[in-house]
Amino acid sequence: MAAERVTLKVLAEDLGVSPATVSNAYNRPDQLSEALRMRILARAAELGFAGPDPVARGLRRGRVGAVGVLVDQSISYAFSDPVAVLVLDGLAEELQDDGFGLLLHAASAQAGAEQLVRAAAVDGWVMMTVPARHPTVAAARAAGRPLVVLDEPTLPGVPAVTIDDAGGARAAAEHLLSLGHRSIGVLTSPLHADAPPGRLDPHAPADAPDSVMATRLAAVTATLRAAGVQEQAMPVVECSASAQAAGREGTALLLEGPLRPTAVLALSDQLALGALEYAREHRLSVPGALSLMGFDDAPPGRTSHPPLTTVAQPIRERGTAAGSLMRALLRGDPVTPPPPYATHLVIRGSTAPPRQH
Amino acid sequence: MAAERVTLKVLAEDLGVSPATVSNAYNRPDQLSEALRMRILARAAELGFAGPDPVARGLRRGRVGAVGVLVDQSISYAFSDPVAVLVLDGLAEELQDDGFGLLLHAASAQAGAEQLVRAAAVDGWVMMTVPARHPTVAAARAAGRPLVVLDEPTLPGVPAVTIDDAGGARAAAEHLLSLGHRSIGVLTSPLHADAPPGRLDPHAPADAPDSVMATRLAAVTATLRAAGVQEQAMPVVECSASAQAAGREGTALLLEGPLRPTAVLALSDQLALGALEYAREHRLSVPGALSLMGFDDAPPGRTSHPPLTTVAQPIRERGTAAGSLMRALLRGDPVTPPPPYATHLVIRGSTAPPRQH
DNA sequence: TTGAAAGCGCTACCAT
DNA sequence: ATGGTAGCGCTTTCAA
Repeated sequence: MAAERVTLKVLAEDLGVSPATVSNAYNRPDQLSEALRMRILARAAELGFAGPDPVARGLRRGRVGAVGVLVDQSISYAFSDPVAVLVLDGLAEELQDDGFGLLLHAASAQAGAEQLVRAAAVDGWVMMTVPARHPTVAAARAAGRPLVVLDEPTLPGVPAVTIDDAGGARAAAEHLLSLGHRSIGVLTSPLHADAPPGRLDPHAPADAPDSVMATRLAAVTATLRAAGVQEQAMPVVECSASAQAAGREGTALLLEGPLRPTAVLALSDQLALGALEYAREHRLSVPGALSLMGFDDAPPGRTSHPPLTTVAQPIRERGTAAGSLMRALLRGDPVTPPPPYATHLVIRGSTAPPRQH
Repeated sequence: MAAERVTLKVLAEDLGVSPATVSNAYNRPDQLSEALRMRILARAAELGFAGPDPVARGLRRGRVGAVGVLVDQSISYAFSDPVAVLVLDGLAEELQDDGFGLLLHAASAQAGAEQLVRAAAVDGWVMMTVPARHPTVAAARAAGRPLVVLDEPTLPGVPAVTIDDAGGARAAAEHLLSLGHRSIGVLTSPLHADAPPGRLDPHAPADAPDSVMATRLAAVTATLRAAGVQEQAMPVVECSASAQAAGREGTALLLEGPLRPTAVLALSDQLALGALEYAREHRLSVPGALSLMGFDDAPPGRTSHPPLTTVAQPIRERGTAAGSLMRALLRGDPVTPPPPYATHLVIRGSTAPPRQH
């Protein structure tokens, strides 16, 4: 005969006390005598009872102690991005104080991703830069639980932790202009599902015009255009991913074209690092022969050679901000969505005036 | 009056059918007519019922659809390591086929980490390179649920997915010896809690002698010693973390000592990349002036300049292996722990014979 | 300080 | 094809 599973009730019977008392031994120590509590805990250890079952407790309390995190694409895709890792770290830290863990799910292209979201036992959802139309977004909303967004998507009534992407992008473009650059290549991560990487038609609308990258791109092109830069002197390449390798390939497309830009403005540091790699491979001195700008101020750009000039945003802090919004929501407190975080230009070693001919 | 929360039972009453039938509409479509099922689903959508509550279902079924993952230190520490990211990706992929998500918890130094583990609603635990004596390990074991280990700790009766660390380390040392190196610096990640980074006393025992790093180190030193390399010609530096920056600092300690090694053997690619950074900063040509070896064959080492000579292990595959062990355990199938995965030397551009004087 | 009892929301057995 | 119902394991109010 299989040994009976040890539950709180079994333990209570064994000890001849009520289940309520055992429960109190774990949850409200002040509700029973220290002696009895000790006796209960000791017997629990003997019988191998590890404490109240978290799921049953979750059902009863209406809280399981987990916050779902919806990341873009796949776990590895999300975590190959130093920015995402840092944001997540801040989020985890903030939530673990209240005893919440993070349950990861990817908004992947696979069918059924939304079922996983629907069936996940969580107390709330945080979406990190997920495309607005991905089916998991609807699934997470339908759960009827607290929701917090990081970056994207923009959802009515859902607090979002964002930054001033347009302002930052403008500052980046202005920095290059002020150095004297008039021919500037732009590197962006994917704006269109299934689009092959390559030169972007300046008039093709993005899939999601309010996405982070589309916003940055629009601000950059508008700024350059306002300064009199011609369309053909501001080629835009849509890279295949938001990753260093993709940035390297994109840079090739940018620099091996007819009109060679004197600067590359990458819409993320990852992409800029890829451009830096390209430059190193082709013995292009940075910033001598080519200026490079990033965006985000992610850690790898601070120790590259040269270190990246970039637009800084508070990364980890945004994670903690999302966490504290979620905590408030979970508590039932009213929340006011925070204003977009400010960004600021960080001038390091990867930009300089263009070389004179 | 607050609107009554829509549960399966409420929906059933509204429709005049039994809760069982509504449940079947979601879980066993073949148990009711298509027409009725459609009617139920339609009404559910109208009332905003997003499907059976995952927690209640979890209690009833004895399964919540989440596997806990215990990572070392902190979320960001774990995910700054490309190897961990890839392993996790494999794990997630394998598990999501069965509808499981990953619930992340860190074996952090903070008090209470074990409480979080104890209270986590999961169906099993995967520990990734967690120090054997960390309290969360005991907590996860006490949960009485399926357990799978990646790398460490070694626990009796618990299947572990490991690699042949000793064999790989030996191969690395032999490669350098065969090139003619006789003065080889070794870089390891922390072996002792709270030890300041620095030169390692060759006779100080590691905190955990069976840990991955201690095993690699022992194999390296034994191999070098067997080849007649003197103790002082094989300095070992214990870096402050398993990260690139720590590798850079460790390399400084190694090369700025009295006897300058002609090669650096790093026990992880991350550390080797840090050494490479040091070399670049100090204009030491690699492999001309200094040979560098890594371990793991993580992606960043494949695209560095020069690309790293390293010891390859199947990374993502180990994640899927751990996932499939967990699936089997969850199903109640018997599992046989897999033998350690083989490693193999990958010679790329960072090693060469020492320069002649 | 302790206990009795209701019920969180659901599923799976067993009936009809 | 549909329904009744017990009970998963726990917490919490209320009473003693």
